[in-house]
Amino acid sequence: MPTKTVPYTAGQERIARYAKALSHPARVYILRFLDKQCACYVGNIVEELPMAQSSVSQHLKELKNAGLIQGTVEPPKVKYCINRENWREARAMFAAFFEEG
Amino acid sequence: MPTKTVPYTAGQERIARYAKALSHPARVYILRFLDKQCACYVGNIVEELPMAQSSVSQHLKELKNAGLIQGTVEPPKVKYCINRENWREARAMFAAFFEEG
DNA sequence: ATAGTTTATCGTAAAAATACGATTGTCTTA
DNA sequence: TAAGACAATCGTATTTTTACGATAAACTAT
Repeated sequence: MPTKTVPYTAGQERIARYAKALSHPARVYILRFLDKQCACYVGNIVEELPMAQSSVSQHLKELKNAGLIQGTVEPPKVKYCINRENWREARAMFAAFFEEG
Repeated sequence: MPTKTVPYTAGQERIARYAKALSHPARVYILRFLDKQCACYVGNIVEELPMAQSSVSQHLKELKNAGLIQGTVEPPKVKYCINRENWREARAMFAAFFEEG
């Protein structure tokens, strides 16, 4: 009698969520860029990427929703940086996922 | 004069690819399951997951395409296991990604 | 007030992901 | 040869993702 009711663990849902945030090259690029620069304005990111400003904005939104970045308004600009707390958590989760045998 | 022609690095494309494989809880579950069991048949996985056999097969295909698992036919079954070489590469890439400042 | 700068959001179109049932192909066993 | 077991594939429907241009919102500077 198969279970078939198994939902996933909270940890599995969480790592899938972080993985989804990293599942597009543009978002990997943005995270890497922010990690290097420590922080920067949206315009700097738009300059780097081969896509429209609105598309970049959408990617930033997803990264923010995943908890990996955070933005602060500095009129008339917005500065983004890595959310270090969740960054550490993501690192730990991926490390644990690949380590455990 | 913004570049705008920047494609992503091979490493960025690669990590995005691995992340995409991990971006669904069912696939995280499958990988974790295979990592624990060392190897098992498709039927064992289907038993565990709350979805149709055809859907599980689809997820297995994606994991295989991403290079994270491999299957061997043992009539009338198919046994899957982690592709350790790429598993190690993925671990290294995620570790490097989150480590570098 | 007006004009300019910066970024988010809206509306939309096209593509990809997800899930299902049904079918097919392969191999065993009766 | 026929029947059964297993897993992949097909066809399809629904949802989500991705991208764009246009517009709106927030603030500065003139």
